[in-house]
Amino acid sequence: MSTAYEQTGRAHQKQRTRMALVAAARDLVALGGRPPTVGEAAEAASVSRTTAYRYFPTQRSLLLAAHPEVVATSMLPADVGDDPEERVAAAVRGFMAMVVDSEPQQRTMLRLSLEAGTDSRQLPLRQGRAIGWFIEALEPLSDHLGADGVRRLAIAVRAVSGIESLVWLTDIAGLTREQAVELTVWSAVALVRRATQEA
Amino acid sequence: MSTAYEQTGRAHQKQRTRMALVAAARDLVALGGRPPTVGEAAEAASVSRTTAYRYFPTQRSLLLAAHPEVVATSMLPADVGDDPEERVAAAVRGFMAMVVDSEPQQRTMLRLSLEAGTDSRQLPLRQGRAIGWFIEALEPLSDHLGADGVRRLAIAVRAVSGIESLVWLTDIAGLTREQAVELTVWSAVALVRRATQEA
DNA sequence: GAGTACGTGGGACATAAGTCCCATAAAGAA
DNA sequence: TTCTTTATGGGACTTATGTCCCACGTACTC
Repeated sequence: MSTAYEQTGRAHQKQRTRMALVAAARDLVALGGRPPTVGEAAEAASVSRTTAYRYFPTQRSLLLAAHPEVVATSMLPADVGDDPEERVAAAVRGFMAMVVDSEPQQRTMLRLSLEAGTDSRQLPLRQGRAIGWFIEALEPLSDHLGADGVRRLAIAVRAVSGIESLVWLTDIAGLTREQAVELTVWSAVALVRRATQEA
Repeated sequence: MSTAYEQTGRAHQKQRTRMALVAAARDLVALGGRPPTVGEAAEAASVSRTTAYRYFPTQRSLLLAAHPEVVATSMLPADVGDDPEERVAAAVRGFMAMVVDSEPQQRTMLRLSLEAGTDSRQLPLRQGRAIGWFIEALEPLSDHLGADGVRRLAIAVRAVSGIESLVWLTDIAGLTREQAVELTVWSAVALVRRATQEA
């Protein structure tokens, strides 16, 4: 049933229209608090609302497409050493800095990922590359823990950081952003320490 | 500006109406995936939609009021010992069991808490008593860490557990619910271990 | 018992998501 | 040029949120 609308005939024109919509939505999201309506994004892209719905069947899908991609391929500074705890601390700090920096968008994405409901089709949402960063930071431990152990630990590290932790630590626990980041780093290091001591 | 609508004159009648609305909303939430519309909740409560909006100015506020209260005052089994790690593991396990048990409601609450936007922060949302449970579990450490240290550690433990972690570990990392709970317990114990070793 | 305050119901209205149908104009082919 | 394909635009329609106004009837008061 689902050849994507853009993948058939007159591809260039459609790609331009799609890009215009995504760019407009991205600008509007970055601009302010409330996510833009489909109509607003369409108007900003000089496209009719009907056409916008042809490309993105839901507001959700449009906002997901408008989510800025993070380009960094590594979170580690160049001069980081071989100490796993130090490397993870740096990676978590970098990751959290990115999260804090784009907090409104991150919150929007988290909200969208929760609106999926349990039933419907779920769009490739929020697949983070954070795990990759943490696996890289944990590379010196791969002999000790093995690939599976490293991956498991990276998952655990990601679970204590990210926008979800930031939201809870600031909104509910009442921490400042700086305190939240520091607590996250402290927790991540604790995980690494336990993993190394057990191996 | 805001004396709650129910706090003036004819209080009993209003309380009954309010309770009927909350009960109806609660039942509908527990029933199935999609949160009920205000109209549905009003109809189920045999009340007009207009009246429903008089009591709860937004769907959000109605759903928040319908959030089932957790009655447990402790997450610790009666025969738990004095070992902090064991106590925290039990508390986290109990907490996560509760979260898994009411996962749809927890997800709805998390989503609602994110819809607040940056402009208007109202409604006391999602104040958890998890911290209290974890503080209780950490009580044997209060000499070592002090009250502030215990609270800080309890916050850290809460940050690695709860619905936010469950959502990420299952939806994104692809873990089963059981794996997610075990990883959470493992992480919580790691935090306790680091805290005790540092004190 | 009469008068008034107030909780409630009904309906209209605005905005937004999402769907559907039909008209239009431009691209590509004959 | 002429014909056909097709991306787009316009507008109607449905459902839901949230607001507003007015009428009705019951509860409380004098």
